[in-house]
Amino acid sequence: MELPAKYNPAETEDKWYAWWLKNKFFHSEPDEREPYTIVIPPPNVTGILHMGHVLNNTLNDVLVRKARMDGKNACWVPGTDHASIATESKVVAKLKAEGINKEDLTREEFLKYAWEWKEKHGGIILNQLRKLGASCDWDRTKFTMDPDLSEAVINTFVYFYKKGYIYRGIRMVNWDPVGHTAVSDEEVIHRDTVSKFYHLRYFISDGKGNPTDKYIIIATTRPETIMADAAVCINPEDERYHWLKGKKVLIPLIDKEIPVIEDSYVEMGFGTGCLKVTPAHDVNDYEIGLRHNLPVIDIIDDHGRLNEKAQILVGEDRFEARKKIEKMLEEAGNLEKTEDYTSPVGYSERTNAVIEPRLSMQWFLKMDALAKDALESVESGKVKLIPDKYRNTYRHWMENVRDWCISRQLWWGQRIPAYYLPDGKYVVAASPEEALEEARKLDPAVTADSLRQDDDVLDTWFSSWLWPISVFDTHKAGHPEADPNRDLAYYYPTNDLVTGPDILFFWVARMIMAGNEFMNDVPFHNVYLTGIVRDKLGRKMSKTLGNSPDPLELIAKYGADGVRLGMLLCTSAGNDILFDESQVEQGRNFCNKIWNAYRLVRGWTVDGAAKQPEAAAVAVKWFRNKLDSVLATVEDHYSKFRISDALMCIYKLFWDDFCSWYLELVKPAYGAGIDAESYKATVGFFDSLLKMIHPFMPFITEELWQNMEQRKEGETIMLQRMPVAGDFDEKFISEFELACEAVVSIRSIRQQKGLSPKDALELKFKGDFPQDVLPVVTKLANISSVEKVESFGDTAGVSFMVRTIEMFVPLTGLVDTAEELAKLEAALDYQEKFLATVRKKLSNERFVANAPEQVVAVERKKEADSLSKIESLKAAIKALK
RNA sequence: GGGAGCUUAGCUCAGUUGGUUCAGAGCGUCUGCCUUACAAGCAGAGGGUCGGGGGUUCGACUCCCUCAGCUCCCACCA
Repeated sequence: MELPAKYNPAETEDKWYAWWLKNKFFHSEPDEREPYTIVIPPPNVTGILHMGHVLNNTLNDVLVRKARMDGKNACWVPGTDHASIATESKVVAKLKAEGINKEDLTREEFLKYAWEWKEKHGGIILNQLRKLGASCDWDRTKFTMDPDLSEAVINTFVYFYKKGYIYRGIRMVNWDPVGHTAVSDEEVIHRDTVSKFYHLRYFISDGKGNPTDKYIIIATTRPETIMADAAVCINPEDERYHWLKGKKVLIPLIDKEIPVIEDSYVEMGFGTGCLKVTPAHDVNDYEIGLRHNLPVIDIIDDHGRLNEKAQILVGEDRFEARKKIEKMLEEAGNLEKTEDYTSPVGYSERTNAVIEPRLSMQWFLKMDALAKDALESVESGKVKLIPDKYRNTYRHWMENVRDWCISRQLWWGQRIPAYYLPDGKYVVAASPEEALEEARKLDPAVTADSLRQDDDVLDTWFSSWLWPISVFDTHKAGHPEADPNRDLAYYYPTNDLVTGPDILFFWVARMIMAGNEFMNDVPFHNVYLTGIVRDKLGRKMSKTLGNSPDPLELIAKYGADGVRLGMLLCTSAGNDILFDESQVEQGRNFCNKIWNAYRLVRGWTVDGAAKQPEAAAVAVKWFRNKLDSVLATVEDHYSKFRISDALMCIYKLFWDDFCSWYLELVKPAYGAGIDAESYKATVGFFDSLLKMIHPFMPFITEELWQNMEQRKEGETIMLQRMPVAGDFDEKFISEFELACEAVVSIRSIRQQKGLSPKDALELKFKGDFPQDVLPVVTKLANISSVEKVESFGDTAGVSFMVRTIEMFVPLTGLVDTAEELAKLEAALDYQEKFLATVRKKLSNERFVANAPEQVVAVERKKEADSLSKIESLKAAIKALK
């Protein structure tokens, strides 16, 4: 069957993926082999594939396929994350579009909708990963809200509660008024934001609640919160305001009297030196309030609107209220001035809403002990971060970590297993039954009906931090004393984790904590932190910019192998990836190159009688050595997670070495058959190359490998052993490359002189050109005769140097003597200057005395080579003249 | 405000302990080719005073200082 000139990925990819699945090649069960384990960073269950996933999962797949071919029992566990806040807000939005308000639903009704949404959209992303070629063990697919995984989360909560690590309390938390929930410190992104600094006049009270004509000026960015002011604060050292001590001032508009207090927290140099203290709506003010026993007046509700305690502007959104109150203050004569001001403002990572600092009752997990161990795991090298620079960031975070707010005012997620008695006391237990039992110890009158479970759910990361454990054994999390089951004992700790640096703390650090706590061992040994995929202008990919290509469209256009290659070509750990479609084009082109090389070899007919030509024999010997050399280099790159370097080595080996040099050398003359020996070697090389390429481009390699010969039933390239580097002869490789350099020089002369490659040339040389590689030159440079000579005589021609060997191509009628002379003289000039610098170095006594022997020897060799070149050049110039 | 990192060819990046012709790779560019696997290709060529300045050293892309620009992380100055 004739193969088309262009590779068509669409036809082959689905076919092979289905076949791999059917044969369960991705499935792993514990056995006597060494395991190699990766757990997927679980994408949001209702998410769709974006370029970041492509990068991440391609890298994962390369690692896992490589390990599989190295003979390890490779297991890549896939799954999805319930992503409480992200999913819940999507469901809320969808319901709203249908005219349904979440507030009007019961918890059960809402969850029914949420599960419907999950069933409909969940798993889309996993199907998309299949298109990419991801070799996940789909039989092990997990979801963070699977019943058993949820159970593990609940048990973990109970475990830490009993250990005294989990507590409940009123704290200032980061409130997301759009998501209607508290979020953790890590979910708040601070961005410099331009706002206004309002300078407000607070009039001094006459003591009876009436304004005097004296006032002070207070600078604030949040005038809408003045109604919640509990005091005005000055620095006790600030002489400008000593007269204020003990006085009271009136809040503008509502004329409420509040005291002037003193606290060294206030910076005299900042603003006006007067601070309005609003304990309910600012973390620092809350602290001051505690110190001075100030009342907490909360005037903002869950939605970020002013409530009735504000007295004015009730029901207005905080930002609307800000605009309106500015006008009101101005009209009332309380606005001194406004000025532009840039300050960091916290935004919710999920909803992008401006975070409102708010007091509320939340659950927290103590972090100090957990963080200490997790820091040690990285500092000791048990967990390696790649690239290493993240160690600093990690340390800094671990040393400054605050307690983790783990409760969320949401419904989608694992509900907190705390149960309240009618009197407000509570118990923590894994099930309502156990809770009732516990509760009865406190109050025997309690019934199942009077026991009320906490309404909040747990932070998503409180389930995903168990991922490397719970995907194998859901019992172990929360029960560190239990024996691990067979799978967990075999696969844990996993080997490598590939993920983005943005979730180093959210997820990676916390997995290390959970691993240490429940397994007494780290969850993985290497964390490869990818960069963030950006467009080629360096901008983040976003829907609004429209610069985020749809991976599936790319796959449809270029093939999954092409997309994978395009992504990997520009990937170095820790650096952001500037993605451009042209890279995918390069990937597709490489597929095509492989395809066509295969077409060439497949089209050959073996001539059993043919003797192996010298050039072919040299080529086979060279490529055997070259292959081993590159294999060694590639292995080294893999060991350092230099995936794109490994790929580039293989890319060049295939394209440049194999196609451009090797195949051209063994290629038989048109119409002739190839000798059996060269053919066998070539097919063997092709086989090795396909295996080397397979982790990067699984589809085309399987296609060609299957096509190469009749395979046994169920035989696949993905389970073949990766070739292992053997010894190689560096000297011979170098000699072969010398021949290649000669070929390039002669081709260049041809181009300059406008000679066709079809016209054979003669070649003469002086010196020691290795004889065994001469056939390379004669075949690829189309040389009719080679002659070693003492002198080139006086025939017209072009002379050139290949390393230290002088070569000459006789050319009658085509040589411009003056031009050649000029070239030679320029070369001579360069060489003489080069010699001068080398000699200057060598004549420096301190260099000769201090530099290592080898370095000096190299300089002497340079000197000798240079001298010989100069001599040759001079001779050539003389001959021309 | 604190910390980390980056700056090498037109673009994206390698350059591992200072010393092999170490100034590299891929892509792009230019020139010539539809050469019997591949124009999604073949062959050849050009291109950088390694961000600026200073220092250490026999020797600096590499180590130190400084300046400039960029990026990221952390952070409660209203």
